[in-house]
Amino acid sequence: MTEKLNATFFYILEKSIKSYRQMAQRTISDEFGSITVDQLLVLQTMKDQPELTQQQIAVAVFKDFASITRIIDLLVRKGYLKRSDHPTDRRRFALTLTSEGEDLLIQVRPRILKNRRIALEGVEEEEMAIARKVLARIVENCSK
Amino acid sequence: MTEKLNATFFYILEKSIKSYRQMAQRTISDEFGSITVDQLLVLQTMKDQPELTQQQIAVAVFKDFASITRIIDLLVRKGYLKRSDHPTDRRRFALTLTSEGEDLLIQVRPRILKNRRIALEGVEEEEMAIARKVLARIVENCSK
DNA sequence: GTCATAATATTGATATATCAAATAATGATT
DNA sequence: AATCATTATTTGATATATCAATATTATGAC
Repeated sequence: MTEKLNATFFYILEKSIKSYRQMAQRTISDEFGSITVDQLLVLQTMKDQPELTQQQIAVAVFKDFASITRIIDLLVRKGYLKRSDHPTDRRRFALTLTSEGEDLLIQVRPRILKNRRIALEGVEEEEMAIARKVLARIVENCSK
Repeated sequence: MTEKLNATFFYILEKSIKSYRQMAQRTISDEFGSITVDQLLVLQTMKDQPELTQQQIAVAVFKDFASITRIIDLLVRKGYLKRSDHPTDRRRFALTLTSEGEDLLIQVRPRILKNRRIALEGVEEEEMAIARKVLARIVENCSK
């Protein structure tokens, strides 16, 4: 019977993250049009830690190197990021947010905070702490 | 500060499901070669509930209709599923597992159970129950 | 300083996610 | 029976995930 409990646990885990992502994307699209949550996540990370390499960004947002390359391409094409030569390492680019990128993040932020509050409404702090602990343990167990 | 806790919660939620999926896919690929976890999930669902329409399968495994179409295509191409005419509804196909498909599921099952045990090692039943409750609440909150 | 190796990023191929549009068949209405 | 709305599925377009291969630059051993 533990097996069944385990199965339903991973089912609800998948379902919860997908539900959240769908809700988040829907509300963002409604307010801001053609931008994805992943693109915003990468943009925010580049603003917060401008010194990171693309590979470090990938690790930070838990994405693949190749995905980061493509997401950055889209952000440049959309005018939220600017590529220029890197001063000391010619393998890299210097990537800086444009003023449009900065503005976008400022405007989107309240929506993101709201989405998290909506998703966690009615969840007690202690429950959340336990859930966090369980999830962290899963990460640990799966990374060995 | 609640904001920060919320942010890290969704971070660890993303990270845990990705860690689990990566571990699961890696072990499956090592043992069984070119088959994805998603393909196995759909195949198992069709075995367990053969009467379901593709749309009902999509709901059951929490995937898009279009994804189900493409996953089924791959399963047919790989010889695990057989398409034939549906007896009463010509919009649909009758989809049945081949003996290769049946065999595959039987062989894969222990590995799937093992993966779940690995991922949940050291997690107490009560903690898991609370985590499940939190995740279910998130699903509820995001589906309104 | 040269060379092997490592680091950084890109590209290609395939699978999946999502939305919208298209096809085709069914069921209900008149 | 012809029409119309609904249902079931597929297809197209774009974004992301993953793995493998490639290109370019940097660095360390010698």
